[in-house]
Amino acid sequence: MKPPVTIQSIDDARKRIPSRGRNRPQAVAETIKEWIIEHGLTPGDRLPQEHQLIADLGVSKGTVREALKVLETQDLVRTRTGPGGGAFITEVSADHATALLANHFFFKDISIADIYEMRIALEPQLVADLAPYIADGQIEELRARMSAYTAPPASIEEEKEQRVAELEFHEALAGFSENPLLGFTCAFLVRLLKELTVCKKIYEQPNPELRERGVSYQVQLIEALRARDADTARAVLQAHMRTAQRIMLAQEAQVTKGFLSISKKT
Amino acid sequence: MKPPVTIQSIDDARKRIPSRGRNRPQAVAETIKEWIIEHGLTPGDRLPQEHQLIADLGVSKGTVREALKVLETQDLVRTRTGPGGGAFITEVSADHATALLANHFFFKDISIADIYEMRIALEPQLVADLAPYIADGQIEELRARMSAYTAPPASIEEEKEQRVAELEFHEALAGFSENPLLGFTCAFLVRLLKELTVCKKIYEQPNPELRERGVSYQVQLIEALRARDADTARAVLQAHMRTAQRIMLAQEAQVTKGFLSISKKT
DNA sequence: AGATATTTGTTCGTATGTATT
DNA sequence: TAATACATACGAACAAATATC
Repeated sequence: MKPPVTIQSIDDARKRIPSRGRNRPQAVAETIKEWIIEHGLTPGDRLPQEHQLIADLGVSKGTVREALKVLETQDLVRTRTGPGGGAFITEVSADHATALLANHFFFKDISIADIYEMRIALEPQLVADLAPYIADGQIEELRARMSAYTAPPASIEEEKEQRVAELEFHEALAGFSENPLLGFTCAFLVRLLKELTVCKKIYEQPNPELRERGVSYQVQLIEALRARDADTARAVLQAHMRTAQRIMLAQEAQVTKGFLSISKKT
Repeated sequence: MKPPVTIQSIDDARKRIPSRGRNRPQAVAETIKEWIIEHGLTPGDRLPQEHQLIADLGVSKGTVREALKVLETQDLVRTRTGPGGGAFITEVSADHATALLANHFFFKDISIADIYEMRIALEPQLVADLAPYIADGQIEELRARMSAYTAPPASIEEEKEQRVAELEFHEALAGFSENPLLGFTCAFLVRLLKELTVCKKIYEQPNPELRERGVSYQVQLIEALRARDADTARAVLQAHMRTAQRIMLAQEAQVTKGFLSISKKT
């Protein structure tokens, strides 16, 4: 285990912390963050202990705790109790980043059209990139996921489960991308489709066409990936997304029409 | 001003908070968040006061403060002192969401190729959407921004300033989008280009070709937007992005070659 | 402009929970 | 099991900010 970091150039840092005013914890958090960067700390490294931070930064325990809570909320550190415990640098997980980003879009009302415009622009590109280097094991995983919804659903519950499974097919696809930005964005779009209330309502309605066409396209996609054929993969995904967009928009219109009377928007 | 929220069903909430164990502040934060959603609080609404939260939730002041700090870090609330003060719901700003998202990509090394792959897929679509309804005032803003780099730079400093101004042209463009997802993503990509260290090094080198071609494309874009011509706007942006990608990748190769010896990656 | 009341922000002492040895 | 080292939680007192009169 690496030794705890010894903090240098404390005086410079202390000057940046307001003497008694507002937002002291945030300022302390920023200071600690700068140290992390300056010292090139990487995930797994430990920060100085609480009492040491208190002494070095010249702030109280409560303030240090709030500052660490700020960093913890950003998923930059995690703390452990006990001997050898303390705050440890962590790599910000995609899940955490997704949750924080979703907050931003909570009050803006995202439409299904918005999401599909993005998917149409990105997912064909994603699979085209993937085709040349995708591993056989990854293709196998896609096949396995697909098998969860090749048979028609027997109930409303199964209907919903299949929709989610279909979305997770695309989430897995996104996870295979070598472009972190592209992969994250596509996965985020799928997560929005999984969680938006409008979508949840749609998933409660039977929709044989979407399922059948979806399966058909995905069979073609797997075929194209197996053949390492980027152009075909791209074309298949483009058609897939366009079809899904058309059907989802039609269903959105139906659902919102049925619920107009109890719309919460004033 | 709306009256402060009175908290109901406290007992249910209290049960979810661990009695003495770890992560009490997070649990309290989650509880408050659920209240916000359950009561349909919107930006501007006030949360109960600190002392009331302490009483209602049965936790200490420090714990409540840490919980509020968690929400504050997520940009969900902001607090004010004084009479009538307290914690107020806020709309999570794009800036804040951007900063939190950037944390996730900090340890993953994003390449210029990754960014431009996304820009090529998204920005042409963005301007095509924009063309039919963009306001004359917005076109005027673009023109004004462009004027900051129509003349060749006289120094390295001016070189960098012009690069940033050019990127902010695209940031403004993204801000005009009616698709929040598309707008946010494009703006985020531009912000990455502004802040990545590799890019900063590139901007220190003179690059007349990128500037001249950029201005030329942007003149064409403004022309197309003025004519409300979506197809031309899309085509121009596509060419613009492809050219920029080619030049940036070439410069990236040069810069990294020059700095290979002091690369920090082990 | 100044005094006052209200509410958050900061500190410190103390006690408790938890994991390592 | 006991001792130790660390974070976690609580409460009281005080400081700072701001709205109102």
